[in-house]
Amino acid sequence: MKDLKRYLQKKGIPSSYHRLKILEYLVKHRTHPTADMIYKSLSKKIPTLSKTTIYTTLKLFRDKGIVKELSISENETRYEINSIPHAHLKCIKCGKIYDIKTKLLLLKNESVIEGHQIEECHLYFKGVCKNCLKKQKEK
Amino acid sequence: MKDLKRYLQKKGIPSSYHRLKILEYLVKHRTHPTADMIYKSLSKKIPTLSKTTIYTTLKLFRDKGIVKELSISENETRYEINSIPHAHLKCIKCGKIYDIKTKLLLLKNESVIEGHQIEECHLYFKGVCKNCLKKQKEK
DNA sequence: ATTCTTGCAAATCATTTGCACTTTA
DNA sequence: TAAAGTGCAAATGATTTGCAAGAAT
Repeated sequence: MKDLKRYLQKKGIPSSYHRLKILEYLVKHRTHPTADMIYKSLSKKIPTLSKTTIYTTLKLFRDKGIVKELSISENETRYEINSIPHAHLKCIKCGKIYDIKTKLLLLKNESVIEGHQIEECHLYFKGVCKNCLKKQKEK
Repeated sequence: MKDLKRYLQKKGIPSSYHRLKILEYLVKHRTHPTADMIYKSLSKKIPTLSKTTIYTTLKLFRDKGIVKELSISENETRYEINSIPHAHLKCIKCGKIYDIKTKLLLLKNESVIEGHQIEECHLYFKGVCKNCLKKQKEK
C-alpha cells in the first residue's frame, strides 16, 4: 500500500484513499475490468464511494499514463495497468479478456506509417478462449 | 445498383430499397461511418428512413459478413464494407479513420494462439494523420 | 394470409456534467 | 481559506426493444 502511494506521487498524482484503493484493485485484478466492475467490488467495503469518482480517477490515471483504456469491447471501456506492450484476446463465449504475448507491438512511439505519426498501437483478437474450448470438448 | 442487388441476394439477404441504399452508401463512402452518419446522409433523400432501420440493417449485414464493426472509437461503432484484411489508424486530431496496408493480419481463421482459437484480428493505431501533420508544419 | 420490413416512442446503459458539500494543504 | 477531491442527481448520447403499421410474396 505504501508502494502504491509512492507510485502515485512519482507520477505526479496526489494520493487519496479512493485513488489508492482503485489503483490497488487494478494491480490485484488483472482482468481488464470496467468502471462498473471496480465500483461494484470496492463499494462493498467503501459504501460512500461513488461511480463518478471511479470515472474521474480512471481518466486521471489514463492522462498520467498509469492505466490504458481498451476498446476491445464494443459498448464499454475496459482498463488495465499500463505495462509492457501486449495484445489482447476477447473470448466470444465467456467474455473474458486475456493478455497475449507478442513482439509485434514493440514499434517505437513516433513511428511513421504511410505518412501518419503513430502514438499507440492496439492488437485485438476475438475468438474462443482455451477454457471454453476445453469445456466444449468435455461435452 | 443492380450489382448491389445481386450481391445482397448472393449473401442470402432479400434486397429492399433501404438495404440497397445503405449498402450503396457504404460502398461509396469508405470513411468508416457511424450509424448516425449514414442516417444523416440518407435521410435527406429518404425522409421516411428511420434510425432503427439503419441499426437493424447494419446488424443484418454484419451477421451475413457484409460489413465489419470497428471498435476503434471508444463511444461509437463504426462500419466498413468487408474487404481484404487491413489495419486502421484513427487520427487523434481530426478523428478521421484511415485504412493501413499490412501483411500482419493474414493469419488464417481458426489459428490458435496461446491455446485460444482466433476468429478475428484487429490492428488499430492511434496517432496524427498525415493531413494534420501537414497542417501543423504550415503554421 | 402470413411473413418480412419498417417506424415510432420508450427503455436501457455507459459515461459525463453541474453543482454543492467536504476534506486537505 | 483556497484548492482539490468527492457524491448526488440529472443530462447525454448511442443503441436496443416492444409493438403496431405497412409492404411483399
